[in-house]
Amino acid sequence: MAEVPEVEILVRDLREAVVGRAIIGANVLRQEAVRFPPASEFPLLFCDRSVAGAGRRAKYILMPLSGGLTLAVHLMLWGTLKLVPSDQAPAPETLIVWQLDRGEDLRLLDKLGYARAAVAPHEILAERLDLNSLGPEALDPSFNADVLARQLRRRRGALKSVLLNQRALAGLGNRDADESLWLAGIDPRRSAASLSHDELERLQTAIVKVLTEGIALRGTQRDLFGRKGQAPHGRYVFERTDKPCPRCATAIAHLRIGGRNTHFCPQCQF
DNA sequence: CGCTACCTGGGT
DNA sequence: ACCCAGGTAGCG
Repeated sequence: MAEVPEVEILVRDLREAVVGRAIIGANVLRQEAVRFPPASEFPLLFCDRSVAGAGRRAKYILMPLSGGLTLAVHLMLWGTLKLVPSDQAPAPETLIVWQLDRGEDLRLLDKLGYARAAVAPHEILAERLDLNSLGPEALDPSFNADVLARQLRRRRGALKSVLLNQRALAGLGNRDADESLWLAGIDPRRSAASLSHDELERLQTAIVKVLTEGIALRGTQRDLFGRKGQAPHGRYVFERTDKPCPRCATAIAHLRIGGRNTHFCPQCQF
């Protein structure tokens, strides 16, 4: 559920509605949702803090707080953030609640329970989450075919798997990888190091287009305020197995690459 | 690298 | 009654 467009929408909503506000307290409903510090110490770190900013690195949501700490949230597969009135009873899948000023809560929810939060001084956070090992951001203005070439050239393995590796390139999830490869007309089973210059150009353009359009449509999920995004769940190939390819009408194929569902057109991706 | 575990709701 | 999931860490 949560790929980069969905995460980015939440970050933008946080900037609009949460940044600058005071945190009155935090309540951990599910201890395992706190990566660090120990869940018992977690709420104390939010005393007398306010939210100073909101950003994203790969699929991590990063919220600097006043006083030098940074809160990191990872939504994993099905996590989400919601801004709701504090008097609203928490849904059963609520993991963590941050009580804000003006009678509102920021809540981390996840029916699967995989989503995680962590808070620490920024340097320690970066170290423990290994943020400095992440690859270049696909949505950074400096991302281009040369950057992509450098990241793919030295890695072994299937192109699809390398594109999902956030240390190679930060920004693609399973859906967006499949859609990007279809747009570029490249077979996901190809070796990552084998792309020609022209293919690298096409793939880089496709990645930026897929992510940018996903964001323009506000993702596939509900935003911070509960409004549904307009991006289609399956656009070109994702979860469209046996349906016609939008380009050549051949039946979309499905297989597993690196343990992940992969959808592609066997006719026009090579 | 390839595999498993994590864990619950929704789809088949 | 089964599966299975758009992510990641951790294992061999």
